[in-house]
Amino acid sequence: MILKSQVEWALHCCAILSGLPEGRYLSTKALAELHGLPKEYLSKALQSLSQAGLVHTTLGPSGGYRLAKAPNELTFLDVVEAVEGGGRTFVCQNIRANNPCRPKGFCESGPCAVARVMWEADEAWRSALRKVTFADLVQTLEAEVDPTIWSGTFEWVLKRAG
Amino acid sequence: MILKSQVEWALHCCAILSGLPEGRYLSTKALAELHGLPKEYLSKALQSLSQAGLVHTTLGPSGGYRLAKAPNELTFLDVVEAVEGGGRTFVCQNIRANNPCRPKGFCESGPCAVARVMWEADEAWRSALRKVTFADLVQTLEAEVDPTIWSGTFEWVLKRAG
DNA sequence: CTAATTACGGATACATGATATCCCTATTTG
DNA sequence: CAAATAGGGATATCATGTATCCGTAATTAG
Repeated sequence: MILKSQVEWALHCCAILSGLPEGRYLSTKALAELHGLPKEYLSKALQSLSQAGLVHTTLGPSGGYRLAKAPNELTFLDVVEAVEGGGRTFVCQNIRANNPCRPKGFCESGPCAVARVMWEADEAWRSALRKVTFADLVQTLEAEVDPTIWSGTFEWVLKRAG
Repeated sequence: MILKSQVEWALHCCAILSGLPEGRYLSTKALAELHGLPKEYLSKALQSLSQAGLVHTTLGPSGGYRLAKAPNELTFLDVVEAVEGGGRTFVCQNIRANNPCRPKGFCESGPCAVARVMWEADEAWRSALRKVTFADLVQTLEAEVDPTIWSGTFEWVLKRAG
């Protein structure tokens, strides 16, 4: 059970977009080049963000993406679910219903106890991701990324942002 | 990102084995029939449990599986990791290293901040699964499963347990 | 107005992993 | 000895993730 690599891509792209000045846009091409990713395929991940309403887009030259909310309003969970989907990691096939000891047509009162435990774990996972915003991430990065690379990257981005 | 169905199977099988009297064994055939599952394929899941040391096996007629530990020592996490593997759901490809603004041969000081957040969420998930034992599960089931079905199932199982 | 650039979506191909089945072997029980 | 069992290898099938290509509509720069 491994998350799509698109999740990683989307997270890093949102980190970059979080540092973008108000009203400016960064293209798929720039984001792909910055992260060394296939442009066409990265585009799919960004489209997922767009469909989820997490980013805003414009067309034409100087077009691209910007965040739709402030970085402190955007959580890791938002991005992960936009790309990966909001479904649960544990799918209950209700195999208890196959128990030959059951009377025919017996109907369960509620969800299976096994599934409930698994779903609680899922919720713990989601809860952890919901607690971290991109404002938090930027703060962390600013503190630990080499200052030269940090400012160099920003320069690189701004040169390409429409 | 969805867990294998084998995880669900293994969890339900361990639930049954948790109710098995000391020293008795239940075969793949019985477990498959009880849950309406393909015997040969379920066998693979049970083999994973065996390789992880969670269950003990014997061969021959009246052979099969029993838990290797007491139910209150066996956690959901044990079973999930035995079947699904203990790896992380988020794999860091370290795409930050592709940043063209980096000096050549630059070496990161530590793991990526994005990955650390994702790994913390993974740990929250694991932690939630580690907190629940099969003694807990049996207690829940005993309280909420229809008493007729509950005892009927036990009878069914004991009739087949070697 | 024209040409270039962009997001977006559809179609397709490929690789990988999950699902499932079959068969053979060694071991144990009756 | 005969039957039943776990275990493991080989194989087939299907779903999904990964990746590329192309066409369309919209927007901007010149």
